[in-house]
Amino acid sequence: MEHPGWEPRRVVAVEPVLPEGVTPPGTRGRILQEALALFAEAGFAGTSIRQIGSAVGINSATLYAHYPSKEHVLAALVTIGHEEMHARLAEAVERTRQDGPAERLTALVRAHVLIHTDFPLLALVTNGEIHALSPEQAEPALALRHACWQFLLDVVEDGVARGDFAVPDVLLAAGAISAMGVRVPAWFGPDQAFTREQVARDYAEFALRIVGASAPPRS
Amino acid sequence: MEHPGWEPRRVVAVEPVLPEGVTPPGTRGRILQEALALFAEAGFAGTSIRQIGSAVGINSATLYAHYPSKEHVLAALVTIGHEEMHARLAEAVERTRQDGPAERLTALVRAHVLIHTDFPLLALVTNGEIHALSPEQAEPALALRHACWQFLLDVVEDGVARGDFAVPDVLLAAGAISAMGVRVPAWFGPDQAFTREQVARDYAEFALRIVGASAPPRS
DNA sequence: GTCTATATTAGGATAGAC
DNA sequence: GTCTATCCTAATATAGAC
Repeated sequence: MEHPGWEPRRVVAVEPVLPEGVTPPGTRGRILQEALALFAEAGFAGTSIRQIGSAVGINSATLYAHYPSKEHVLAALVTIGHEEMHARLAEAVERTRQDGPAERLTALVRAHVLIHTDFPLLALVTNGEIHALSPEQAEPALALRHACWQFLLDVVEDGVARGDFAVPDVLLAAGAISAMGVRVPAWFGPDQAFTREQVARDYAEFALRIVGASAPPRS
Repeated sequence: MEHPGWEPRRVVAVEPVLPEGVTPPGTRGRILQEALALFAEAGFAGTSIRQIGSAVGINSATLYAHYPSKEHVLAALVTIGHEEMHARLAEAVERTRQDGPAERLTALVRAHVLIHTDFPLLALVTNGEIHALSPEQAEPALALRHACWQFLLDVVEDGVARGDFAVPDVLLAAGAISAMGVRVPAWFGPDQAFTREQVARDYAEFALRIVGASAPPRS
């Protein structure tokens, strides 16, 4: 019961893309990029400092001139991922502040899906390897994560309060909507038939259907 | 944009439950149970053979009297997980073979959700750590996985062909439905407000809404 | 089946030269 | 900033006694 185009690798995407503007210049940035690709494929614990160095083209010891430990490399990636996610969702919330629940939910789900299509490796590492961080290193990211979850919850709750949405349970509905986007990196990639726009449009439609705000024609 | 009750651990559940009847007796079974708990928490690469032995209460060397390698322990778990998943879904498919698409989809989603509520650790390891296996070790499980995916695809396609379902895209709809269940172990656990029945019922309803077969009352 | 002891390799991280 | 060399620990796995 897996996803379209699933294959026996952890990720489909290949290019370790990071958001523009936030990647540090020079070797520091290249370390992040190569670590991202390796962490996404084999996990944090399954990746050695020597592998990262060799992928970057430097000696493993040189890495410590840029980051004090392997964990700090992961922490940098997790921070970037959560900040980009929060920034995009906050923008969607802000842009549709005056609109109704259905428009706001659409914008939020679209943003959520698109960050997973645009940065699949980063999303995977951000969500899946944060547990490898110490509580202190993870805490700021967890705060952003909670804020993102609250964005979604607020919209669904408001839609229900206004009578625009009808769900058996708000938390379960929001969890289902979130799950759709979170799983996107497991199957979305260059060798597959869908465009990012298509996925964003259809998943936004599914979200509306989940909350009972879109009734497609019945036969 | 995470799930209800999410916390900074990889899993919420504690008890490393395995399906009845398939767990080998004695030390072999205890090794599987403890390895399951450890793999779920820290991943395959993040768990050492010494940790497993110490959790079981045996010396790490003794483990090799039962399994030839750490990878074989994981392979046993991945096999159990996929076989249980396939068995439950096949039972749901078989039981509703004479029914319409909506009933069949309901039964399938219910079974999919319930296996994730009943064996959250096993589902997590089965889905998330299979990539750590060699292709030969992973192949039988991948075949079962594909069969499970086909169960879902068949129902959705049949529903569309009969005009009972209306979706913008069959693969994206099936992927969304599958994603809901796959994420359940990330938040479902003993310290949370929902029963397994509640989640199964509501997620089956969401699946029907996704395929356009359930239109809730609008205000 | 289980232990102690150990071989062997790999891993994270540091020291110090250039 | 980058290298070579190295320390130290922990990892998988095996040998052989009981």
